[in-house]
Formats: sequence, structure tokens, C-alpha cells
Amino acid sequence: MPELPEVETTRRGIAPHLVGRSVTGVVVRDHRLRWPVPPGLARHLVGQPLQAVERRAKYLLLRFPAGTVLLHLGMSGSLRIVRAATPADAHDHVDLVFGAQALRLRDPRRFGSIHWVTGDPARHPLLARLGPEPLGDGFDAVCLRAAAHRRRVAAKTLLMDSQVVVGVGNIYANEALFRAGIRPTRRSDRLTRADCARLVEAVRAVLTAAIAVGGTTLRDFVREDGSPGYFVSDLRVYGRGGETCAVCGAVLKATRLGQRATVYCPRCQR
DNA sequence: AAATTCTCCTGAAGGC
DNA sequence: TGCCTTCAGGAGAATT
Repeated sequence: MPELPEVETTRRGIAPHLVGRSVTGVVVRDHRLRWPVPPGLARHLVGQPLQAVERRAKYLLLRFPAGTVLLHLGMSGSLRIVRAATPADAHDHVDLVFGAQALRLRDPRRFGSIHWVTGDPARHPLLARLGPEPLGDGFDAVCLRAAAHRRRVAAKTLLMDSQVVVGVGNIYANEALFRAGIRPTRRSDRLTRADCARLVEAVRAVLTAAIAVGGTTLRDFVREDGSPGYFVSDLRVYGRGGETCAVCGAVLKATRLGQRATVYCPRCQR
């Protein structure tokens, strides 16, 4: 499932192929994503040179002189660079064609989205209320502790709240809590300064390590060339309920928290 | 207002 | 073999 490392991997993968090139066509095979693909997308984009590929939270921003394509991969989305003539798969919903190559969006579950934004994208409703980037300066123990003490939710719910910090989905929330030695169900207002400091470092470490190996491929995620990410073998708790903890040997406990699969070590995590 | 639940979707996996 | 149910989850919307 694309979380921040997978989106960042995608950004780094596609940018070198496309930046500086102009859109020559737009193919929308199925406009039914989470929100309908904007009908005027081709009219806005054809002839426009791509200036940069940026990322904010789990959104990719394709910057053009006239505006920005705001793209989210949902939970089964992936972007590939293909030859423009490559036959489309059943779930290849949208192509942005750049001459001989195309940026192709595949998204079997159609939870992804595409918006066309003019003006400052940071003001767009989907981006305006987002919290700090986890790998930037804005995310630190002080701000996490402040957010934690404003509310009384589970520590895992706190980490996955995009107003607190962006980009941390279910997989990496589980992993970061394990590395920080904090039980997912711990009430946020009972996190100490030291807990928050460890949690910040754990989030940064796990995301950085995942980016370094191209993210986590469970089912649908692939890189721009179709290859998988390799972080799945570095997951210490996610998907490992019933196995033994790599640190202490206790049996990892699988449960559900807020409708999400949750795994933790009952001995290491308090 | 904050917290929780619901919702969209398809494919894989398990039960019988 | 095949049909049915359950599960996976990002995150905005709806509800409590």
C-alpha cells in the first residue's frame, strides 16, 4: 500500500524520465477514481512542459506552468513509465503521454485520485490542513508531544493522523511503534517526552530505511520500471502476528485497532 | 469539538 | 470446481 516511502520512491523514479518534457496527450480509459478525473485534463495539459515532480504527504504534485496535477495512489495505485504504444492492462486507467513515453496510472481498487489545481497547491483543501513532513524539520518531539497531549487517542491512531504528521500509514505506524517500544494502544496523553523523542526517531528511521530499498511491496505496489520494493523483508511486526519477536522471542500479538490490522510485541512494547 | 464509524473498490484467500 | 464470505486499507465524509 503506498505510504510515504512508496510515493517518494515513485517520485524519484519518474522525475528523471519526464521533467523538461511536454505533454502530447492524455488518455483517460476510466474516469471513476475516488473522485472523477477532471474532464478538462487534456485541454489543460497538452503542450505544457513538466517543470518538477514534488511530493507533499502521500500526494504527488506534477508542476506545469498553467497549474498542478495533484495525484494520490490510494492503496493500490502505481505509476509506471511505459512506451506510449504499450497495450493497457484492465486497471490502467490514465496515461499522461509525453511523446514516445507515457506515465501510466494503474489502480485496481480505484481509491486513488487526480485533481487539476491552479494557484498555490498548498492552499488546496486536500493539502491545506496537513501536518508536518516526517522527514522535515517541522516534525520533532516537541510538536509530537504537544499534539499527543491535546488528545486522548491510541498512540497508533495519533501517528496515522495526517494533521499530526503526514505519510505514516498502517504498515509504518506498526513498525515505528515497535522500534520505539511503545504499545499501539497507549493513550496519546500518556506519552512522555522521552516516548515522543523515541517515536520521532523511529518514524524517521523506518521511513528512511524503507525509501532506501524502494519501499514495501505487499501486493500492488511497483516502481516506475515495474520492479518491487524490498522493505517487506525488513518488516519486524506488520504481517507477523503469531511469529516470534526478533528482539526478545516473545510471540507477536495481532489485534485490531480502529478497523486496522495491528501487531506488536507484548514484551518489548509497553 | 473530538472521537469513532462508514464508505468507496477489487482481488486474494478461506470455508463448505 | 465453484460460490459465498471475509479481509486488506487511505482518508474524506458521516455519525455519535
